[in-house]
Amino acid sequence: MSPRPQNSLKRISAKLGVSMTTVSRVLSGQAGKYRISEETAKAILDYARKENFTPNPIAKGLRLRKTNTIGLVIADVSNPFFASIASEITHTTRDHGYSIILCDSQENLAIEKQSIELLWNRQVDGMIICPVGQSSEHLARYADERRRIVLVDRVFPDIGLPYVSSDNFSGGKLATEHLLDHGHRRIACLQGLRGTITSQTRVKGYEAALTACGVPFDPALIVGDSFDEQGGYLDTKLLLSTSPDITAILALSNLLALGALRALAEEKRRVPEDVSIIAFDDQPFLAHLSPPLTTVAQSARAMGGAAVKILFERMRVADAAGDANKAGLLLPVSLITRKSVHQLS
Amino acid sequence: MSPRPQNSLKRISAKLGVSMTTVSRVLSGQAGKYRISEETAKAILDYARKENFTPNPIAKGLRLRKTNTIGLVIADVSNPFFASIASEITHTTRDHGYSIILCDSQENLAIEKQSIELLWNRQVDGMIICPVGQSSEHLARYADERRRIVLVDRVFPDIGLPYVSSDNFSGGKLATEHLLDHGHRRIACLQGLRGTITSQTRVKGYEAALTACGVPFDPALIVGDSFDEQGGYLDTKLLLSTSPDITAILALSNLLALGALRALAEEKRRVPEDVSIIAFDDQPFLAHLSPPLTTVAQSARAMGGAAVKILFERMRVADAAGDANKAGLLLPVSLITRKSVHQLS
DNA sequence: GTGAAAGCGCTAACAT
DNA sequence: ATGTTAGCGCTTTCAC
Repeated sequence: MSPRPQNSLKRISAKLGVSMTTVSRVLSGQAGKYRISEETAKAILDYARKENFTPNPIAKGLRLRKTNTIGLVIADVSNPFFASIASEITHTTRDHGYSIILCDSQENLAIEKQSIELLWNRQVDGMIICPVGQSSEHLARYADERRRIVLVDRVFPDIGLPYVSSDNFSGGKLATEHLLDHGHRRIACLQGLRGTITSQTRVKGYEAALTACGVPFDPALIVGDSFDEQGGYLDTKLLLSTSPDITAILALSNLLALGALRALAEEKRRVPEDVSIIAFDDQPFLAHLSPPLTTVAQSARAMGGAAVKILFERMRVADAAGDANKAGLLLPVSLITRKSVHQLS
Repeated sequence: MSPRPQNSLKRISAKLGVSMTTVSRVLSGQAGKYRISEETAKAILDYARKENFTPNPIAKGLRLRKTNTIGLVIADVSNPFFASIASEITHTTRDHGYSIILCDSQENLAIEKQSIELLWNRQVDGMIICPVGQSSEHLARYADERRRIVLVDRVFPDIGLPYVSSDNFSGGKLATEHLLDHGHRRIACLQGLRGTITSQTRVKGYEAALTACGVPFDPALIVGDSFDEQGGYLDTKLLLSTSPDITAILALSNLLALGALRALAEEKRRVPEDVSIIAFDDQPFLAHLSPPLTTVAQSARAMGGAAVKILFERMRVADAAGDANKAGLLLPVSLITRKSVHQLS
């Protein structure tokens, strides 16, 4: 009933009249090292090729304690930003001969914890985690494994785990400065999932820009508790009723901006004439919106690529002596100016 | 150096003074079946819980020839449509205790083939494939494995593999009829990656609607060879110069529609007054475009969910007698009317 | 009620 | 230049 009557070293060695060891050696490219005769090697290689044989990675994994898999836990793959990270990670790990076991925590801390346990349990060789980002204790517990884990996007610099993220502080600051430069003073902030580290950092940048400009910081202008479109809609509605004097909105995700747009249209506020908008995470469609949105762009692919690079570097020196210096990387962000910010006279 | 001094049945049995067999039985819930004494069972259970022990799935996989993993090969995870499929598949398989090994073929047939080989080789228990869709021979070779493979989205009904997709023919027909009803006769079609089965099927629906309405079918109106924004832009530019008399465009993906919008704006053609547009694959942002786009919606999540359901059903009866009847499923699509189609007088 | 032993497919000492 | 053997961690037949 087994679909492919699985071949094995044993079967091959029997068929060819050599020992398993020899077959194993030849097939793992160690023919030279063990001076296996040309003809023996060739016979084995030919036969393996003909039969399309590859050693069973499960058995190999058991024996070698190495599975050639990387665990990836992502907060939400259906979010295009995370999907791009995942895509890049999948491609680059593939190039190194590793497969990805994918877990999606659905922005849920409990699932995130379980997933990490599950992946270690499955003996992954390393792990890339894009955490929900509201809590880090469960991650700090893995500081010992630091060489085999890297955090991405929602990172915690102080728990001893290598990480790569965007320079979110600068992002928040850059966007706010842009608004300030255009004469805006009452600037609201749609912060997304409350307590998420990326949001918090961006909000800090927002505050810093305000303070540097001598504009009083009004906590009532910071709202929201999710990153999705509906959240942006609801929070903007609320904002418009409690603080009708706002002239600009900084939306910490593009989905949030979409929701804001919807609420604004419903309330008959024109964009950007009545209220300006800047969104986070540039996406192709943002240039086609009405109006085209000014955004803070960060490179998801660059983040994914960097994470893989760091992980492999660390795995390679896993048993080297010294504690490699803390590998934290913050990728630059950039402001993409389009037509959603109005110059106030 | 090993990060977690891995526990094992052997270690536990030694510690507890019982045999590995007993530990194994208790831990796999077979205590009752083998009449293992309450106290022995409890001791084992308690200890395992305290030590946070779970049997090594690699060893288990080797022994049982079952890895509790499902291989997922997706044409492009960074495409939100596919990302949603992947997301749903990840969640539902997780509920059944399976993990996902993710491969992204990058719309590349060679990588797709390799990935399928790789996954079988890794002893996945089943596989969900969203193929590039331009060729099916390499898939047909797996007809024997039909019970453990299901095709998704870009499917081939005639190669003996179970599948789930959208009713693309109706989608193409529905959209075209809508255009026809609004008085359009010169309707262009941005077909995306040439030869992809979903495209071909939608184009057939387009043709059928045209024919039924007595409108001559003009091959020059069908253009394109990729699903991305740039393709949509280029092809629309081309179209506008070769067939300037078109009044409507049917874009077979939303990225394509975005490109068309850009080209149209550049050529100073107003949407929808000068040319109407209908796009495929509804996404939240399409409602916020200028103008809001009328689209053909298909449910990526429903497709993913259905694929998992079919796969598990088939895996469950894998060794049942009769050949289950061909499991092919076509999910309904729907037209979402917004403001990108103009009524011609 | 419990255990000993074989074996899943592989690699790495340790022979020769 | 090649083979023998043990063992990775687990389940399962067979034995008591």
